[in-house]
Amino acid sequence: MFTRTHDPVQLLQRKLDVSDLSYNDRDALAALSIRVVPMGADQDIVLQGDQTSQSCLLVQGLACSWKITGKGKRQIVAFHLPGDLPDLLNLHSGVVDTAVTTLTPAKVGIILHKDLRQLFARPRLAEALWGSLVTDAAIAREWAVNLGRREGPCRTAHLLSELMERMHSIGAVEGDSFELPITQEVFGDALGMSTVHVNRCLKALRRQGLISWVGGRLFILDLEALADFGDFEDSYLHFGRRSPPAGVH
Amino acid sequence: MFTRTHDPVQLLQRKLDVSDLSYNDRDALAALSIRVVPMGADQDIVLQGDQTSQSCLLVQGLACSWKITGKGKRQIVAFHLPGDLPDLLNLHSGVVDTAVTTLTPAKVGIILHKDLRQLFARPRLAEALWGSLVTDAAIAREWAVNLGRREGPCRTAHLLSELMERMHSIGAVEGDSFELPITQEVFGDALGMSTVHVNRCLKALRRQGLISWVGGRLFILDLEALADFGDFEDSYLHFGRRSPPAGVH
DNA sequence: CGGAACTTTGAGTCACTTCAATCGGTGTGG
DNA sequence: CCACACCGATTGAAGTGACTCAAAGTTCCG
Repeated sequence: MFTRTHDPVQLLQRKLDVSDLSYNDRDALAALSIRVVPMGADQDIVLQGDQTSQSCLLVQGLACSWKITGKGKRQIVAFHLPGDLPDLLNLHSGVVDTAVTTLTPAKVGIILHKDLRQLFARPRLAEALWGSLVTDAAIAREWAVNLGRREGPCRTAHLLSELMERMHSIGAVEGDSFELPITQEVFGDALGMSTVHVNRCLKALRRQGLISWVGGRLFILDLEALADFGDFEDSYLHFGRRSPPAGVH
Repeated sequence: MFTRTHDPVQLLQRKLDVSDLSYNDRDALAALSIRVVPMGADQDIVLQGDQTSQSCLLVQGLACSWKITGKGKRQIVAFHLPGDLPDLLNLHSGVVDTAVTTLTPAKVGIILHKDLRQLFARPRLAEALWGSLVTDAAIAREWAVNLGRREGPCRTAHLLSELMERMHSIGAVEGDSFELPITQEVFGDALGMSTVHVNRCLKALRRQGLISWVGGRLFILDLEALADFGDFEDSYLHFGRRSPPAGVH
């Protein structure tokens, strides 16, 4: 697995690595102008309705995409990990329809849309960016399945499994645990559940010896059992794409 | 508004029309080899896990994308209308992670991935395809919000409003109604609700004089009240992009 | 040490599900 | 033309999952 890095260019290369970038492609990434900005926790990167001419690369920390209903209920529709491009969707119209907010102190790389568009001239990079968007969409769909058709405890286990898998893929897992310094309220907004119910679902997972979540760190005590209980199956994350030769199935 | 057509090329041009395609771009679309296949209702176009080297354009009829949980519950994650490209996501990896099935008798245009990839050489078309994917992703996210944070009646009204808006945009609305020949069971799979509950939610909307759904045709009796009740706000559909000058509302 | 934020638990209520029965339309074979 | 079967819509009733409200316990941090 990868070592962790906070170098934006390296993160981008990993994100977009379709395994056969040319040197020129890599140079184009390296030449990209990325301004890294440190942010505190709970800071808005973009808000719904904003007009924007730049997108961001999450370099360090956690963030989320969310929308709010007319009745003031928040639904988080995606968690973002270091290396993610949370608002690639805004590249098209420049109008933000999903807000992005940090969940922890973070470092965010700012890339101008006009610079990003340059990359599309390179077929390999265009394909990689396309793939990134496809994965985002696939995650959103699985998220919908989770919200619509799995009940509390199972839904919770599913989301934790997804996070474990994605954390693993960026080398953020140490042993059987990773940092997850978010509140149960935030987690509830992602699961479409009340804080109280989240608490009870986590308790159930704890009692079954699947997880332990203390001090902002999540311990996966039985990965297979958790995935099983959460009805989690990782193919939608498209990690098979990342390293084709190894060949998943 | 558009007149209705069953010509695949015209449908594609509308879908991808970013308002300033060049003649060459249009020619490229027109030259695309599209094999139109008639299908019955409830026929699978692609199934989860399939390996595929083609994508489809829905020419006529309705279709949906869906996934199934380990416990056998189905969640529909998108409805597809004529002119949509339901499995554009498969273009990247060729592995299907969301099944696509017809809901009514339909005509489906088959386009080989290798032909589709040619279009990416044309910046305007590449951008248009990107935009199509972005809209799909935005719909999936709003779908997640609907499932996670709106309760039955409101959620139902929201989905009906979305369908009305999208039907309108393809010219499929006549007066205040459009064809919607699907069962309440199917609708429940989209809303993440049981058939019984769907029935009661629809009853509530009917009682409030918002809709009437008879003979496979949905009548929107009070569009504004329905959108209001369903907390529907159409910006996520990105129609602003489609026809900037004319302006729908 | 004190306060704020977060977690945990209990109790009552509401939304939604499941099970089961009925109703209505439609198509088919006699 | 009628009897029957089938499918989907509708309704009732009982059970369960999840929410809200409320209070107590815990951790974190200045």
